[in-house]
Amino acid sequence: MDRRSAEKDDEASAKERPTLKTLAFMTGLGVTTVSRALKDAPEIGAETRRRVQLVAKQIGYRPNRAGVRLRTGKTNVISLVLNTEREIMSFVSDIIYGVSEVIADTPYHLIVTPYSRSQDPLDPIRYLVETGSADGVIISRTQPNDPRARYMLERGIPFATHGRTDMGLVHPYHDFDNYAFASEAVRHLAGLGRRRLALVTPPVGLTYYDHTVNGFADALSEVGASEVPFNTVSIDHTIEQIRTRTAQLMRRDNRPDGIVSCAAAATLAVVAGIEDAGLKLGRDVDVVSKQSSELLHLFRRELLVVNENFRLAGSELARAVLGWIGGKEPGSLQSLSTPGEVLPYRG
Amino acid sequence: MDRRSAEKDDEASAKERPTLKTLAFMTGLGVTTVSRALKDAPEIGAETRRRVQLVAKQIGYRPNRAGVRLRTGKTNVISLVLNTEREIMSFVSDIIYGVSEVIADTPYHLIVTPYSRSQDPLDPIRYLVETGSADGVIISRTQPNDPRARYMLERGIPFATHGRTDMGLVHPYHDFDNYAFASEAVRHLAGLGRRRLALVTPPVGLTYYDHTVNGFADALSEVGASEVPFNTVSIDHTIEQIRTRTAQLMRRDNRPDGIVSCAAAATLAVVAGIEDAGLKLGRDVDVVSKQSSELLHLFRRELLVVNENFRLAGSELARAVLGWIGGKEPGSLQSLSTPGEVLPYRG
DNA sequence: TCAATATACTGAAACGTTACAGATTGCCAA
DNA sequence: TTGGCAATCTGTAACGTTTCAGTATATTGA
Repeated sequence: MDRRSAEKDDEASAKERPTLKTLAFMTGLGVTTVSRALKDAPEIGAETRRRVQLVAKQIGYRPNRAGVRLRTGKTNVISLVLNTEREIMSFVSDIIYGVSEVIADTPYHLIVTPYSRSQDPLDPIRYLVETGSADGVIISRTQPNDPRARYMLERGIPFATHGRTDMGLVHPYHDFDNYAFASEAVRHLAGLGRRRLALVTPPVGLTYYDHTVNGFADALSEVGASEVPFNTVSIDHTIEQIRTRTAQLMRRDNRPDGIVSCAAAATLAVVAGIEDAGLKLGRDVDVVSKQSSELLHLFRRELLVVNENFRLAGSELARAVLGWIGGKEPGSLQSLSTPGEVLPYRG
Repeated sequence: MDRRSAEKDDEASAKERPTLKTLAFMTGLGVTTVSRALKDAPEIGAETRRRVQLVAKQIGYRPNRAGVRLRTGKTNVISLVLNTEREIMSFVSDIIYGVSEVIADTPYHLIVTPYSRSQDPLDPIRYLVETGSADGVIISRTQPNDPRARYMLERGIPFATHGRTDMGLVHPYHDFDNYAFASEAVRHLAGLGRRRLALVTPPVGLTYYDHTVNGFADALSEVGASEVPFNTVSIDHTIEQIRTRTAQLMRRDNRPDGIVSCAAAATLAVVAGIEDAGLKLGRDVDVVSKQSSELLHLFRRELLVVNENFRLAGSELARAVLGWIGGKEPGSLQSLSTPGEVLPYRG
């Protein structure tokens, strides 16, 4: 009846992982037919298609990734590129979970590609592209003129950036509106009667540094407050550095009476510095801080916070890369997250 | 002279990624020879070996992972399996960096395999093993009788657990000595004159819950202090739950005058609860807490802390898995990290 | 009736690698 | 001289998949 004979690899098929060959043997079809039936190719009969898919489901067939990858070049991998020293801690875990959520019901795997302070940030990108290790890449710590984005754009590899660029090139991104955050923070402090404000900036060189500084400056002149320069620190500095320099700042004559901080960990240090200088939060100075986990209010109830959702960022970034891989227009895969209002302590 | 002719794929070799075939063509050798020369096989002449390796380095040859994987089954992948809801935040980022450090100069990639609360923790493991997606696996949230460890042991796939098991089976692990932590914490509190102690436990069911509880209990009887039961919370509970229940606890007549907490985030909530009840840290009650980043002292200077290094854990776990993959004895790949002393606030 | 065409299927080749089973050479002992 | 053997090297097949170029059968148009 069946002209095909049991082949040596399929005899012991009880234990081995099923392949297209196994399916072909079981259905009495050719591997080509099976392959096409599984991906709903048009030239396969409706009944055959159903039959193959049924058998495949029954025996738990899963395509061999190495086979697909070797043949097609498709890796089914998304790479998240992270700086091992400077990334915000909660950012790492939240963004990973955000990405995971989105790729959970796709064939994609998430690989984490780290690079260290000493390396050129372009190194890991070059590696990924040259070795064809991923179908899509997510990068953070985005710069206005970002060589990584330019490089990937040139090679045509889909990617998404956490944060925007400013190169006149269009690519997917997700960003938090830090201009809005900084300006709202200033307005809120002004509403509390604060007039001399300082800013604990994002890392110099990153795009959102510019956004933040601009939002801060614009709102300052809008409300008629003045800036107390505090350029000696950014949220990339160590806790100790931020703490001691904040204390120095707060001991000066023209110390600020309001501070805007761009990261929760930095805010802890800022508050410690304020108190080192013998001042009291909420009385001598108010602080507005971004946070990604809802912990700052436990720290000092006087703190004013704005929440940034990194998990959402992860999801959006994953959606963006997958969209690009899927053929959507890069320009349609950009999203901006609007900060909620400045939240005082509740209950 | 050379009997091999330029083949169609190698003519435009300027742009394409070099393969063994490219190297074979350039050196005038067969692909087999090239393959073996690159991996220092004994039957290759010393000069040939050097020549091949030189050319390979020059043109930046990198073995195609899909090719290797398809042929040998070796994935060069380590998978880190994480619970997307319950993992400690800093744990995720630190352990990833720890693992990264170790695998940086190996051919291994790190893939993150998440699973959610609703899933059977065995699901992701089954997936990894059935699809042969990784050469080694790292799991956390280890239980005394852990089905995942048993499963992988049965299938013979190398893995390492963060935390020990208690099944009479031997496998690589890295663990923090939570017995020592809890007992040291109790002794320290007793040294401060605290007599009625409560414990904010690890998640029930995990091995280190047992270790912690035992260390706590043993030290209690050693120093002659008593336990104030606080079984309504663990560090897996939400911040809000811990906070309100701590407040309830602290309003009772026989409230504790010392608390041991196993995670920094929980400690924030505990302190908030203490203060909700109108009590003062350091006066009415002392708290010893584990922490993985050095931030708790900024929170309240009265807090007593013990540091746990998750980055180290990541490195150790990676070393353990790689060791097992490399043929070392699983029993020789176990490590225990001893807690440092309880640290009071320093300037 | 015959050719043209659509439908449903198929084998062979290729992706890059490694393992197997030789093949060629030179050297030495007999 | 010859047989044996070590030292080097080589071609082929296979891993599991998709694509290319078909083949066989039924259906249609004239």
